[in-house]
Amino acid sequence: MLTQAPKGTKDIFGADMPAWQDIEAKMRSLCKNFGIEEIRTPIFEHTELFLRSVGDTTDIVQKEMYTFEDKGNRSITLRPESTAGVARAYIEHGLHNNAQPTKLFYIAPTFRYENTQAGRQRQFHQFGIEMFGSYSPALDAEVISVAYELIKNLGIESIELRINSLGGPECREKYNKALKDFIGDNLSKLCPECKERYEKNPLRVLDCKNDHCKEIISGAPSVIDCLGEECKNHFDTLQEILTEMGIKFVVDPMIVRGLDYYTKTVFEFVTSTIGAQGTVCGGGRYDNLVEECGGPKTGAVGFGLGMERLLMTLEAQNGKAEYKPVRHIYLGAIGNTGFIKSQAITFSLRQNGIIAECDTVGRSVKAQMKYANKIGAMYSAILGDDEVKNDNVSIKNMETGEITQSKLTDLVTTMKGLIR
RNA sequence: GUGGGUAUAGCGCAGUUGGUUAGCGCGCCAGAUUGUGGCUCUGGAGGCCAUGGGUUCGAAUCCCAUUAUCCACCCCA
Repeated sequence: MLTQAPKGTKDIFGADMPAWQDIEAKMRSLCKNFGIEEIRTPIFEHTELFLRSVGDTTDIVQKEMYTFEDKGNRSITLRPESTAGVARAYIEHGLHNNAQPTKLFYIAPTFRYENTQAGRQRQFHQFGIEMFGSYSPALDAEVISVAYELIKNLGIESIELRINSLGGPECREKYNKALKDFIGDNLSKLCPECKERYEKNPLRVLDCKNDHCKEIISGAPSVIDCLGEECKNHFDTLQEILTEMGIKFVVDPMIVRGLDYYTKTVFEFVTSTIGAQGTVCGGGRYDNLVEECGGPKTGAVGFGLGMERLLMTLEAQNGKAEYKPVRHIYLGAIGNTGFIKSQAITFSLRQNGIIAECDTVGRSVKAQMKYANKIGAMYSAILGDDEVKNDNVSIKNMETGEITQSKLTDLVTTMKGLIR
C-alpha cells in the first residue's frame, strides 16, 4: 500500500516522458501563433465555485469531486475541470478591462473521483483554452481551429470533429418541451436511466445506447430545429467560417455536454481507437458563466483536451515510440587522479553545452564502456595518469571506432567540432 | 455506484490433478589473462507467489474477504 500510487493515478517518467514533452512543446508553440497566453490557476478552489459553474445537478459535482474541509473550515475542492478557475481569475483580476478578447491556455492536472477505465483516471491532465470577450461565432471558430490544428500537427488522422448547438436558455427550454412531447406515451417504455434523464435533463435521452430507447427516440426532433433566429444564425455562421477555413466537421445533434454552463455551440473531437472513452477534446460556448460567477456579462468559448487520451490516440496510430537516451561524450577514468580530473572536466563540458557524463559509481573501465554504450554516448574517452600528465586524450567514436586525439585543455573545442 | 477478467523477480511470462530448495526470457551486477563498449559464453543478486483469513498432513495452486489493476456501464477529457 505504501509503495503503491493511489487508485487512478500514474507516475509519468522514463520512456513516457518524451511524448509528453513533445506534445506540450507543440501546444505552447501553437498557442503562441494564436496569441494565446498561459495561465496557471490553483489546483484547488472553493467548492462553491464548481457548484455554481459546473452545476450542482451534474454528475461531476454530485459524485466525482475531491472535496474536503481545510483547517480553516473552508470547503475546498480539487479542480474537476479548469474553466471555472480560469473564469474566476478572469473576474478577480479584472481582465475584462483589457482589450478583448482575452485568450488563455493551460496544461493542468485535473481530478475526478470516478471508477477507472481505459482513458479514464482520477488524476488526469488537460490542455485547454478559454477565450473571453466576444459573442461572435468567429471566436467559436478560432477556438475550434486551435484544437484542429494541434491534432493535425501531431499527424493524427483518426479523430473526427462533431459540432452542435444547444441554443440559449430559451431555445433549450423549448427543445426540452418538444422532446418530452415527442416521447409522450412512450415514457414508460424507456429504460430506467432514461426515465430519470427525462426529468433531469431530457437531452441526455438522445445519448442512450439501449436499443429500445434508440428506437423510440429515432425521429425525435433535433435541437437545431428548435433554435431561435439569433442562435441559428450564430450556428450557421460558425459552419460557414469553419468550411472556409478548410476544417472538416459533421453536425451531430446528439452531442450533449454534461456541464451546465454551455450555451449555443458545443463540439467534440472523437476517436474510436482508444476504447469506449473516445472523446479526446470537448468544449463549447458559455456566455452566462462569467456573469453567474459574479463578473460582467461576457461571451466566452473554450475547450478541454485530455492529454492522456491524446497520447493514447497517438500511440494507437503510431505505436510506442522508442526510448533513446543521448550523450555527446562519456568521460571515463582510471585511478584516482583521472577520476578527480574527469569530474571537473565533465563539469566544464556541461558548462559549455556538451552533454557529458562521467563515472560517479566507481566502475571498472570495461563496465564504464558498457555504461557509455547504454546511455547512448556518441563518443567516449578514458582519463588515466598518462592522459593527465601528457595533456592528451583519445576520443573514440562509439559507432565507427575512429579515434581523435585532443589536448585535455582543448576538449570543449574538440567536442564542439566533433558533434557539429 | 454496478458488472466481468486479472494479480508470481525491475519488465514480460511459465508453474501439471494441491506435494518438499518457485522457474524462463529480457534487464541489472561480475568475470572470460591484468586500461576500452556493442556479439557470444560463464557465474551472481533479486520473490512473504497483492494483502488478510479459511480448508488440508501439506496451498502460488482450492474457498472467502479486502486492495489494486484491466475492460465495460454511468458520465466525462
